[in-house]
Amino acid sequence: MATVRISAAAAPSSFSTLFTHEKAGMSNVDKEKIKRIVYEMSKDSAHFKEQERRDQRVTEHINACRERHQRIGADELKSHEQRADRLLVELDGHRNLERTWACVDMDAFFAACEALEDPSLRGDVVFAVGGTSMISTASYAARRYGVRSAMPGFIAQRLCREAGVSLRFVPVDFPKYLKFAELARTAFRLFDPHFIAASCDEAFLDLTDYCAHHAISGAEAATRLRHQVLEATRGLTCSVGIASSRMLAKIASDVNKPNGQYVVPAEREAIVSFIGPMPLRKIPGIGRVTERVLREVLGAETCAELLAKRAALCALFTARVAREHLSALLGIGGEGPPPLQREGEPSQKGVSQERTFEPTGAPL
DNA sequence: GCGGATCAC
DNA sequence: GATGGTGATCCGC
Repeated sequence: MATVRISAAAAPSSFSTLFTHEKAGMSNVDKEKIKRIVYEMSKDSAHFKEQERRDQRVTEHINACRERHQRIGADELKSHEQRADRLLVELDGHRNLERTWACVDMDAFFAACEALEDPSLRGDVVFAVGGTSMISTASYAARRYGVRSAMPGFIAQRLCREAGVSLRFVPVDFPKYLKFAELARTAFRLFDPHFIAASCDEAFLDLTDYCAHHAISGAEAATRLRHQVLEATRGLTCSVGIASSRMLAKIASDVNKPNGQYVVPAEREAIVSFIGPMPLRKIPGIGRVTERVLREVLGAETCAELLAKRAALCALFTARVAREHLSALLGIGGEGPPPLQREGEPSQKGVSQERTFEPTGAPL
């Protein structure tokens, strides 16, 4: 058999795209087995080879960054550090802890909608919304076997069969999801009539006025909100993050997913210790590529680690990007009114288009 | 401006 | 047998 040409350096990054991330609740043996099956079924495909080419280009970019990084002199680094520190002081000085934001994220949205309308899908049924070529959303039961959003269905099918279970496919039915999204939104309006619909299954609510008016905490509001969503949709659960900024609320909404909530107290210390240990990928604007750059050039995996490398960060990125990242590392971003149109107001461009997939990351 | 890359969903 | 679709933004040219 012909050997597959994968350099030692390229393999791990390719693997990172192969749905092998975040599998809480699975043993290492399971994870390894899933990784192996996905790899074996993928490695000869055109898609995989294209992915490899992309990874290779990123690797070259990283090597260029590394060279630049190594050429930075001590005095140059020092001046970048001073610039970073001035910026950090300025950003921290403008920290705004006044608003209470919620990020609401529906749990396994498409799958949950299907289960709600089809009793035979309820309980611990291993199924996926989508088909044998592509999966949109996996039921939580299916996720236990490694099935993920944006995974080819035939691979998902194999993963389940290897575990001795069969995977049921349910076709995508967008009108159905829009109907439930609208029901959930009737609940959102009770808390913030101007809520921001980020997508079909995700929204930001400014709970400040609601909390003040009812004299309740953000945590209590989140509990009520989850209850109202459950009621309005007659059965859909969501996860809620509460914080003083939309960025933090979004990250927090993932902490106790599914059907949970998490509050980041509106205090500087609490925010900094919340964000510090977060993997950089959690920061909006840091995607697959930037994550690799930061890890492979600066050796930073978490927010706190990148903060320690702030000088190099400023040296390698444009001022605008560096500022954005530094801001995020302090837990700052999305405190004020959003730049986008809010629900209920006339919008010049239609609100965000439909999406085919849910985010892929939700752990069990 | 335009095209390519990146990101989000 | 088979591996998404679209818009937005930024950057370098």
